Amino acid sequence: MGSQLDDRALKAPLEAEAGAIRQRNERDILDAAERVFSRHGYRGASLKLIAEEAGLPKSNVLYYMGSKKALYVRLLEGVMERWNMMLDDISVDDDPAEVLSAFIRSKMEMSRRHPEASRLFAGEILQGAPFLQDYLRGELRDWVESRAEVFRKWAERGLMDPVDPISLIFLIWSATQHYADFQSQVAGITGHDDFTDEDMQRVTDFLIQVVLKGCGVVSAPRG
Amino acid sequence: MGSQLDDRALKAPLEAEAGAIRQRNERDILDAAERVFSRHGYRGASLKLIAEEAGLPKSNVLYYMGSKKALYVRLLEGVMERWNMMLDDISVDDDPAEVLSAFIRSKMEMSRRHPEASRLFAGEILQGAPFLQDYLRGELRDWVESRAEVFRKWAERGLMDPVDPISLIFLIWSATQHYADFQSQVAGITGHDDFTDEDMQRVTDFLIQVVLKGCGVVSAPRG
DNA sequence: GAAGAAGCTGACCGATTGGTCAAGAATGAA
DNA sequence: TTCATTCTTGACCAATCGGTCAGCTTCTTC
Repeated sequence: MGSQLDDRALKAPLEAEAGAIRQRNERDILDAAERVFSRHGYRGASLKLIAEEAGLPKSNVLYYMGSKKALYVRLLEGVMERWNMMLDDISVDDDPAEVLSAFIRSKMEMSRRHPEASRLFAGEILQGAPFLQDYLRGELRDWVESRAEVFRKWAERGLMDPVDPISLIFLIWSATQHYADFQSQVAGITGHDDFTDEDMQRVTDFLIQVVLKGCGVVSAPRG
Repeated sequence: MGSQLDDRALKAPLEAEAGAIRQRNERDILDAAERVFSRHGYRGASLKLIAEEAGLPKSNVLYYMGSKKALYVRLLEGVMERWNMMLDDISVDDDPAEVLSAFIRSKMEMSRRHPEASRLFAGEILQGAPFLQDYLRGELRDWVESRAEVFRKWAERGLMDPVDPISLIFLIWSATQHYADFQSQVAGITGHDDFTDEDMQRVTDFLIQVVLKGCGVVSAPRG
């Protein structure tokens, strides 16, 4: 298994904008594939199952996606695109409490609304990130480092404790994604098979409170 | 795929204590299987690979373990046994700061020393816990609930903030297991391919500080 | 409506999967 | 030494895997 995300060799026939039929079928396939891959992992997922889930013959899936690997990579690319849209334009002059609260809220909403995408990503990382290694060591690393720099400056200005910013980011990632990736564990232990929006809101408030207070963030957010 | 952990139908020929040969070979197979299953997931792992990793022919693996499923279940059982030995005898009269610190330290050490076991468990949960559902809704749920009761009483006595205890347990679980389950992500972003003991100690101290302060735990631990 | 492009799919392929089995080799208690 | 138990393993099996392909139908465009 290669370790690159840009395997242009295997590709669907068309590149850019395509006909309505193609657009609809590709959407159906990608939706089905996200569910199946997130539930069974890369090797555990079979094209037959994806095809059945999408309501199409297996050959049709391969017609549009080229190969299993290409389908998986395309899914990952889609997930990563929408991964870190938030927190993209923060600056030293922003309010730490507001920014951190919004970050936690945004990640929790992600876990709530796109648990399959989160689990797809988690499965890829769990297996050693065979396809995402370059992304982790490049793009994502830079993203984290630049945010960490802002956190450090906030600490210098006395707006929060001088905690290690990268550990803080990992803490927020893990605590929020937990509710998507370990959904079955959370459901089993709480007994709430249907983790409601109110449940999620309670957890969000808890995390915001503990993280802000735990890092000594001073001012309170507006809301 | 069934959802029970007690499938006594498939079983290795012998039950209890066994000869030296059997003991050594089973150990080799279980060690190899833990590595392979944690790296590739249940369906992604093949008996051929496990056998090669153990240095035995495939037939021999099946002779000792009966089937792939039985081998996997036996591994999971072993992991769960050693899962929550800690925090087992806490009482309302213990010092919250000490107990929570020890809990975090213990879980971080688990991530450090048995990352494959952690990833094996994570993979099982990620895929909906097909084999562990009963365990989650039974044993583990009771364990969590009884610990939560102690946390609540600490809050009543004013020793910590009245935070939701179950959310707190999830927070500690996720934050600590992150360094085993998402090891490849942590390595990619920090650049430390070899996350040293000192790195781990720094993170442990960070988590203890943030969690204790964030939950308003009053007294400080001895150490 | 002609013609080329795009969409569709059943039949088929070699490789790999988990699992069986029979026959022989090593072991250990009497 | 005997002999039953345990251990070992290559050959083999049906099922499933991802992927190819030829030939068909349906669309689009002029």
